[in-house]
Amino acid sequence: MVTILDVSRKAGVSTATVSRVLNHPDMVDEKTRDLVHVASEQLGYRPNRIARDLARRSSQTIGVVVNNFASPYYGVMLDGVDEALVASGWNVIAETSRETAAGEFRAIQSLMDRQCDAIVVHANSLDDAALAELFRKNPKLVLMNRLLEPFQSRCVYLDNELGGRLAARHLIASGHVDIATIAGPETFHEVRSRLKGFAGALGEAGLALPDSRIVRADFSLAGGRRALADLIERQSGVTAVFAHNDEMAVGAIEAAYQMGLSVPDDLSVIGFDDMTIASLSRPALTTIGQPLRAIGTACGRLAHALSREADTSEIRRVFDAELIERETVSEPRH
Amino acid sequence: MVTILDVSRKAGVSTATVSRVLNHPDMVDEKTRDLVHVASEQLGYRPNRIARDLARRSSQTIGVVVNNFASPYYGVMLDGVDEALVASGWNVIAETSRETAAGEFRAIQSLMDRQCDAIVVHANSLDDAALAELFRKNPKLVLMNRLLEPFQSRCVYLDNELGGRLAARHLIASGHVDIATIAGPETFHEVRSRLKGFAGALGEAGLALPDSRIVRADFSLAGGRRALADLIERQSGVTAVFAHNDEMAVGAIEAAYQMGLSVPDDLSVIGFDDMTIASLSRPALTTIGQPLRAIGTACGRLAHALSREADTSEIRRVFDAELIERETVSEPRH
DNA sequence: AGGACAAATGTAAGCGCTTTCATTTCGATT
DNA sequence: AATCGAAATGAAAGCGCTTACATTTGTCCT
Repeated sequence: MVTILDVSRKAGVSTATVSRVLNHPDMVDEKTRDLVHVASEQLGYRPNRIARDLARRSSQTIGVVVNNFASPYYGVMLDGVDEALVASGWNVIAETSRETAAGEFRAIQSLMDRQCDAIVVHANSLDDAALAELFRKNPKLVLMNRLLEPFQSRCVYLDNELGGRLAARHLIASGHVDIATIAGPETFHEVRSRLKGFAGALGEAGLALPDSRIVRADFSLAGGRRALADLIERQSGVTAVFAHNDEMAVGAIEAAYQMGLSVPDDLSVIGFDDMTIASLSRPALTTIGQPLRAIGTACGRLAHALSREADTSEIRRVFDAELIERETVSEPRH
Repeated sequence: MVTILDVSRKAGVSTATVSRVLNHPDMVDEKTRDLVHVASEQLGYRPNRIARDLARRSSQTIGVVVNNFASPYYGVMLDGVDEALVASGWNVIAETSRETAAGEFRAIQSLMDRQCDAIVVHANSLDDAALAELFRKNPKLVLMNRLLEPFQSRCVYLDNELGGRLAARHLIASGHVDIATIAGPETFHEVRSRLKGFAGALGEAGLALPDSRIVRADFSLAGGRRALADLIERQSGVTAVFAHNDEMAVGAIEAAYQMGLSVPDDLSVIGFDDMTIASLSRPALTTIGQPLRAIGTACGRLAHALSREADTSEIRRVFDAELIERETVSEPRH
């Protein structure tokens, strides 16, 4: 391995000078600068980043923890973070939590051990208390797509209540009255918010959302299928369903077909997330979109600012959900 | 920051001893071991990984370069690599190339600068010559899902020819004779292999694949749509189409519908990859599956072995494509 | 010519660890 | 009790950089 010492010898200068032409070129005379460039070129010198980071006590990298890499949900946000940082020459390194609280904790620790200058974490297994503890201890943590009240300034998230409200209003505007929802697990804060907004908007329209019209599933296709079957069996008369993600919505549509119901004629369905599946399934799914990439870049920018102790006031924290109309909602038959 | 020195002082031992209890616990007496554990516990000591890596001249991490994070195609492979390494305590750090040759080069360099012990790269912009150059210089490089002849032992890839053959045989077995293909860009080696296998199998059945029945598209949905429209316009009589990925296949199906053709009754379609979209689109797409996760884990294991100069002979390099029958292929009408 | 000041460079300490080598400690053996 | 070898520990060098500080060189005045 060719080191800075080799270059300095070949160029006939001190290592300090070599280091300077790399990091503060304006501090050194043009002639010696050329000398160094030539030498380092000839030797094929590449600075050892580990050594540099140790000496600088900063790594110029942002860590990111996500549940997994396979789901585009995280992938898009990751790409967003990356996009926000690539221009500044900073790097992002990502680690997966494998969807457990222990994993989330471990990943954060590992990223801290690596001396990341800031860390963006998507956590939905760790509870508020544990998360708050971590955020208190480490001021360079950013929470991705989740709100942790006491550390609001370090959270970037979707307005899930708005999302729920939009879904409800669209269904109401289309003339529906008998409305149900396939919600995600109660442990997810997003789920609680979406439900709140949804129920709220129904209430404003004089419509109730009794517990019997809230059915839980696990965000999977199969879960959506089961949920809809349950719902139709128990609650006849339902003409519209709001599912908390697109997969469950598609599952619900499949189940509806199997039960002889046609979508949207007999049953309107609205999803959440606007992942690729929403635009590709047939009929194309009406859904609530969330700007995942933008959320990612905001996290990246926030983390970057935090790590340099720069001003963060200009960075957007709350993003709006948006109704994406496609083909699965229509007026109810009667 | 609490360092190893702090711990050593608190425990009343030397830093060497603290280091030993962390890395070679059996070398130190049980009593002093406890002493150190208690001290490091009380101080909340966390070893600085950067410093450790510098001293060890090894980072115990594998770098991975992929086109982007957003596509599950790469995400699944990444997850595979991660899965292969997590058990051994090694980490993976990933970087994106942003789909350019320059980006691929830059990402590899960056990962090398970070002293990754081995690097797994998915490259489809860099050409064979450039890649060979890199592989010659760096013996710790592994090529993911691509074959580079002179460095076969460091490549893990799908048998794309087999994939093409399977597609052709399935179509032939279903009774088709007028067969066309929507291929990816010629620059992709996968594309060339798939085409080779496809044409070969047709040939064996006495069927030809004239250039007029090969249409190129860019792996996108829209590209698939356009390609099919072209094809039908120019080549009447085609009853079956093999698309080089699922997105183009779905695009083709959409275009077919728009032209009043029904799938599979008027036109059979077979895709490639078996991504989520294949199972979710309606009608569900018949396709050629590739074991992306397994390919990823094989890359991870190979990289790990390479970095330790361990035996790699047991690691699988070539993976078989597999026919996944769903609903878009049937016998031709006549 | 001499001095003051800025610009350019070098010296060396230090970042937080690991590891070699030397030293000490401790049973076991005579 | 003396001796020996193995086990446990410590001292210190070193990993490849950066940077504070000291030194040298060059420029411009008077």
